[in-house]
Amino acid sequence: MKIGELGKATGTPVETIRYYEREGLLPFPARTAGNFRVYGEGHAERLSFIRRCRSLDMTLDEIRTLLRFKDAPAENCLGVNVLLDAHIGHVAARIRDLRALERQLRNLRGQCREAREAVHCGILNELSHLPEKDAERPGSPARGVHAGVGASRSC
Amino acid sequence: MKIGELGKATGTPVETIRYYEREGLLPFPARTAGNFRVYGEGHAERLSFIRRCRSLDMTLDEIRTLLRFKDAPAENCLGVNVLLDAHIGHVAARIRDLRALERQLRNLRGQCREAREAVHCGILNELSHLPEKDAERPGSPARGVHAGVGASRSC
DNA sequence: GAACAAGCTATAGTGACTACAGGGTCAACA
DNA sequence: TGTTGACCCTGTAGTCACTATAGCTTGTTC
Repeated sequence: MKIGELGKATGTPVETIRYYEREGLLPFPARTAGNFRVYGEGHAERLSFIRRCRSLDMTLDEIRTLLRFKDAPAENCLGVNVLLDAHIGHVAARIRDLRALERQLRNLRGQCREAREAVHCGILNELSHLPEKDAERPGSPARGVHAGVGASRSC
Repeated sequence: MKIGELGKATGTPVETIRYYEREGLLPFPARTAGNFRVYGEGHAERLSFIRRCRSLDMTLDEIRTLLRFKDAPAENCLGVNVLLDAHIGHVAARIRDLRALERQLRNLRGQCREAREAVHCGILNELSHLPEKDAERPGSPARGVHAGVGASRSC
């Protein structure tokens, strides 16, 4: 199967498949005479595993670790449990952070009930004059699901 | 005040201050004869505003919008309210996504109660063989607080 | 005058892709 | 046989909000 078929079979853009290959998550496939990649069932299964882990928001590094366990079936799987527990902890912490953030934002939103001149807007004034107090310092913003709040945006 | 003092006064690394200047969030400051940046109270206030917004996890683009309102005090502030409502909506949606993710992860974790050979690990098996079903497709992972789950990590 | 802190510019790296540019391969059809 | 068009290839740059480094200059203190 060629890369486009593999992409369709697993719901993965072809650029992403090539990216996983570069990152060492997928083994180098065979090539046709014309230099096209050729994949088998093993590749499809491995890619599905990766995508399933990504849908659970694991990092590529975490997935690399899980793949090592998959590639060593006789080994003890304790590390898998440990990794997953840590991942769950990160997600839970992130939810707590975001809930605190939501409370702060709703409180701020309450400062301006109706539209008026910007100079009298309760929101802008609060953002201008209140101390940052217990808000987490943006100098070291916690990022990503694993830790905090700030992150890259696509929207 | 020089850049280091401004950084201390606002809890901002100096590289970040220079970055905000490049991004057009902070106006170009005056310079000493030796080419050092010199800041006044206005700069400190503006930077504090920016940092407060960042601690509420707004993007630099959102902050740019708010700064435009601050710079036009006579304008109607409706746009501020709209922006904040949208931001709150993004955060709330992200919390919902993460809670669903946490449920999925805890369910997965339940598949392997004790450590054993990786080949019999319920977690690895579930990740290998179950359909991705209703999990959000990683082909278009929602990123950042504003939308979803995947994000850059610093940990 | 020498040491040292703090400043300067420019550039590259982070994570996990995504989006080109500029080409090559291959099957189908006129 | 020629050509269209879908697909494939490599390589590079862009995303976001910083962060870190290299290699230099300025300013203060001893």
